[in-house]
Amino acid sequence: MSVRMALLTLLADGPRYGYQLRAEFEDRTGGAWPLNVGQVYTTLGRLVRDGCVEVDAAHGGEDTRTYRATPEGRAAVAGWFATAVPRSEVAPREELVIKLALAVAVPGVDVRDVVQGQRTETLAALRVLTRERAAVPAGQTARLLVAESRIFTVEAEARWLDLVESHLTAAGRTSVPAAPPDSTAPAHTDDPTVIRRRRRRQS
Amino acid sequence: MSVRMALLTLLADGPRYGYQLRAEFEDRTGGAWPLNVGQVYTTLGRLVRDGCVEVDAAHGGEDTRTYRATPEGRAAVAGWFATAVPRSEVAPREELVIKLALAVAVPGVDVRDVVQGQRTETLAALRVLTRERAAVPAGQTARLLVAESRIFTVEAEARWLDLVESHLTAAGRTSVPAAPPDSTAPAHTDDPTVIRRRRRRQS
DNA sequence: CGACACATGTAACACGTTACATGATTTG
DNA sequence: CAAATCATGTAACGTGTTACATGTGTCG
Repeated sequence: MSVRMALLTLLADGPRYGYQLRAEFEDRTGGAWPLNVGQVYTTLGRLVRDGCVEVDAAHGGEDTRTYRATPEGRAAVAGWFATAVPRSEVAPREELVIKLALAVAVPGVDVRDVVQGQRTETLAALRVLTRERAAVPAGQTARLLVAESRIFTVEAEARWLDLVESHLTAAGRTSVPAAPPDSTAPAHTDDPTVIRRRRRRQS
Repeated sequence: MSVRMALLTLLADGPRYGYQLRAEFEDRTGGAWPLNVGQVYTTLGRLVRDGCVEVDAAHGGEDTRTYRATPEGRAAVAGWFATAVPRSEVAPREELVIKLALAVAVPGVDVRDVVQGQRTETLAALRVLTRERAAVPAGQTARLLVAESRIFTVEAEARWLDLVESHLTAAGRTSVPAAPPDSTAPAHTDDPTVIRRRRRRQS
């Protein structure tokens, strides 16, 4: 949804062609998100199909096609900016959260090790991002916002990792020795959360 | 990647069948991520194709197929937990960040309005999430971690929104009146960031 | 001339989501 | 019996990614 609406936003500002859309998207967001050209054209195709964008092939010669937003497209942009990004919905499937949720829930994983390794990566990223933000030229608001957003996110991740670790010490659990690494063993037959397998059908 | 590795993690712990995988994934992550059954089977198909999982059809009767992790699959799980989620890579394409980066970069968008609307949504979500965390039963560590992760993320978003607004006041800009809403106007021909369109091919 | 950037796409794949099809079993 | 649940999938679609194909313009 993001790329689609971003391209449509640019087209609502004025007609553009494919390559230009990529360049402008990257430039206006500070080069934070490199955009593949192929995706521009596939996205444009869907926007045209959905009636949000029109093509004007004659305008730029035989080898450049100019795209412009339709009234429907401009309405979609206005609606996009007028509507907040929903946050009360289902949690996004963040790989790190799933990873740690599983790490504490299945045996044989050294949760403390996982947290330690991730913290190293996260703090390193934080240093890089802080340097990058300092290097943003004055006046480039969009670029600054993107940089600061990432810093806030990664900072929050670091503090969350601390909290995860505190939960581990509180529970006194660092690693479950786990059952023998026999993958043929039945899966948690003593666990009440497991669904009862239904009886075999008799022939 | 998340669902794939999550299912593989469960299968590395012991053989399971499709429906059971969904139930266990949802249960062990506290029901935060409802998982579609269809996705379980398509993901299992890819895991089998990639040699990470084997099928044992005979074990459960004609109508249940048991899946088990191969040694390669178990190695993949170990590698997954041993490797941190990369954070120094490209920024994830967060819809809200793209939205605000574009809002400050294209004319005709009332950035303050967008920030205000989003803050309302974000703070409302924060209240809901705080209540949800308080309702997590003691001992359910995985569920607690997921809840707290979301709280930290949304908190960071709220603080970022404040920062965005402070940038706006600092620049003294609240809304660019924007050019007339004439979508046929050439796009930013006076803007140095725009790529020069190359000359028309002669016949 | 050759390399590179501009400019247009298409194709193939991964992942996620929703909906549908097909049965068997359990339960009210 | 009828409905819900268990259990297996397939099909179609949206979005994103990478790679490929094709041709023009510019510049050293």
